Amino acid sequence: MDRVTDVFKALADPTRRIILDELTARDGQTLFELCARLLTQHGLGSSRQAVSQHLGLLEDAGLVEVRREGRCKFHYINTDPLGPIVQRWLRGGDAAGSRKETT
Amino acid sequence: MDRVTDVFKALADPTRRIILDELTARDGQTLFELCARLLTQHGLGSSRQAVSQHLGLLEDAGLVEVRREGRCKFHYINTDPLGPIVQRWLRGGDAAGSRKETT
DNA sequence: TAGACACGCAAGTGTCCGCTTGCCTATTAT
DNA sequence: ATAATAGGCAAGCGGACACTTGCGTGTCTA
Repeated sequence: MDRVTDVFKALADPTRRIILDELTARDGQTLFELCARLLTQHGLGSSRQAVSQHLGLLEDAGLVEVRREGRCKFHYINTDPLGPIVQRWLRGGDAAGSRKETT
Repeated sequence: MDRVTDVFKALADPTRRIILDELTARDGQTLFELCARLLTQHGLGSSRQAVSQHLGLLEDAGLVEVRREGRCKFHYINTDPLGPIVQRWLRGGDAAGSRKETT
């Protein structure tokens, strides 16, 4: 329902932030590739299912997009949702009062 | 502790985001003032203790600062932690646009 | 076709979150 | 002093979250 909540909840987990770091360093990775690089580059021993669920949340939040090709699934970072959510409080003034519903 | 996690977890709750909206519209409110305006301006019937705990988390995250005066406690928004947090994945500092041209 | 490979689904588990409830301290007013 | 005001502390509860476990589906390869 609430996309803003989904974005912040997705970013609230350190593992998911590192996943976004990895996709920033190398976009279009598969699930196994991400698992391997989380272990070798960041010392995270997260299981395949755990990483898969993290990617599902990131996808629901719109921060990761997916391209299927055969039995493989490539993940791409999408930073579009990050822009407006923080500037909500940066330009102090009418950000809260005039808006209808930006919960 | 991880300050970045605290900031995102604080922003992951809709009530806390509305509290920041309220402080953006009118800085330096007390606890009761916030409770009243959450109800009248946003239709939120959160209890005093609930809002107090929200303010505690926002304070731990560094998003709200406090000034005590007698028996009153005034809350001020602090947007300093918001800047570097999101630009972590925005390469080249393109905070606004960045349409996806992934084909 | 058999089997390895990449991934999905769903139930179970331990922990954290948001909120309530009850009682407390400190400051101000009558 | 008494009462009202403004806020704090801590235990408890229902639900959400992160992760595991086990099995199932579709795809490529030998």
